Amino acid sequence: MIKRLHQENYYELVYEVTKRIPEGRVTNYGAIADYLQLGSSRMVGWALNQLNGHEGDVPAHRVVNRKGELSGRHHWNPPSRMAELLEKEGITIENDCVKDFKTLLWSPTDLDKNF
DNA sequence: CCTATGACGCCGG
DNA sequence: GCCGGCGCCATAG
Repeated sequence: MIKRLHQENYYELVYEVTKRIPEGRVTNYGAIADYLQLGSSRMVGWALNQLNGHEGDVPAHRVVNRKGELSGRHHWNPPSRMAELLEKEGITIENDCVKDFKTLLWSPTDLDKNF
C-alpha cells in the first residue's frame, strides 16, 4: 500500500495516488479520500491547491468532482489549461465536464489488484 | 479559542 | 434527477 512507501503528510500521499492515475483516465476527490482514509474529500482539494502553479509531475488535471465536472479549473492559469491537458490525452470536454465520465473513471483501489 | 471557508459528497425530500 | 442541508477537517484570520 502507498501509505507504507511515503509516510509523510497527507498531501504527499494525495500526490502519490494522483501520479498513478493512468493517462487518459480520471478519478474524483472522493475516491482518493476513501482510498487514503482521509475522512474528507475536501482535504484532497486542499492538497492539490497547494500545488497552484508548480504541479511538476503531478497530473492534477486528472482529478475532477464526482459528476465529472472540472471544478478545479479556476485554479489553473489560464483556467482553460485543465481542459487542454485532458483533451491532449484524448478526453473530450463538454460544458466543463468529462464526456463518458463513467467509463473513463479510474479508482485507486485498482492499484491493489496487483498484489 | 472560535468562526469561516472550501479543487467535496451523501442523504432526504 | 435536481436542490438544500449537513458532515467532513485542515487552514486562515
